[in-house]
Amino acid sequence: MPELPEVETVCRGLRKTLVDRKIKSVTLNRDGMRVPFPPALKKLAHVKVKSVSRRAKYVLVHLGDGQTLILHLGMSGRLLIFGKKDEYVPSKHDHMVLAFDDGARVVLNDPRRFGLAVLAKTDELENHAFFRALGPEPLGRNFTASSLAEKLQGKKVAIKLAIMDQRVVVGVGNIYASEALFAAHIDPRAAAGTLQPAAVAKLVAEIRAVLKRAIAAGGSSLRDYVQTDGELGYFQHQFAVYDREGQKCKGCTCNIKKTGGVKRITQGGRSTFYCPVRQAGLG
DNA sequence: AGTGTCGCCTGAATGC
DNA sequence: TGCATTCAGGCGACAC
Repeated sequence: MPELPEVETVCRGLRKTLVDRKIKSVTLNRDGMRVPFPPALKKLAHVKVKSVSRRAKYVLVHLGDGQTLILHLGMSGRLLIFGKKDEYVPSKHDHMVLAFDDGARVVLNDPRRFGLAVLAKTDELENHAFFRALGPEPLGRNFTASSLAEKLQGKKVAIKLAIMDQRVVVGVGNIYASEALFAAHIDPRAAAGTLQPAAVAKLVAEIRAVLKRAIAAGGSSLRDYVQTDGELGYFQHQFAVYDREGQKCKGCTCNIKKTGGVKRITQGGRSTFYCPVRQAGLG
């Protein structure tokens, strides 16, 4: 399940492999994913990759012809990078294969097909429907305590849902929302507008911290893999509350039999994990 | 506008 | 064993 750290890790892998390489061919194995593949994808032969960047959870491959290839991994997508020495064995759900002049390949594999691959003009990206309304990058300068407080002001929606709203801040998915709220000792059910300034500041710091730690974990696993995919790296072993219903939270000193351990609730149709002691003031 | 719910899609896990 | 059901989740669409 790619969230921002996984997408960032994938971008770094792509950058290392593809910058200044020329596309040799584009193979499409179906009509599209969440949206149809644009016919222009097939006309990218001989186009050079200028740079690779990331906005929210979108991978942006900037091309020499003034276009940008926009990729999204949805929930189950992976970008597999095969170096020139790696053998590519096609597998189920390989929807798009980019072959490069040096023999490298990039494969977009996505069983659930919630991801996408489209093209846009590079100089019009800012106004593209995907990006127009996006909030600040959580690791960027514009994501601050005061800017977040302003966005949360008057909101009745639960803080967990608010930080997953891409208009508020991008890149915080279900896993890291729970993890950041735990680290900040904030009740995920709290109305967003009721957070005190100190709590908002703490939340900003913890969102940054948990994402950075996850990127570092992904980065460390990247070194060992010729094939880069969107896996969580080793960070999944560091979860404090996510997917730990009934277990101790990280650093717990409670009597689990008394507290019941990490609680799981549903918010917006999705699982939220939190510690009833440290995040809801019980016990 | 703000808020809440649903569906897209497949595969793993679970239930009977 | 096998079939049905549930769940996972980013994000857009839709209803109120």
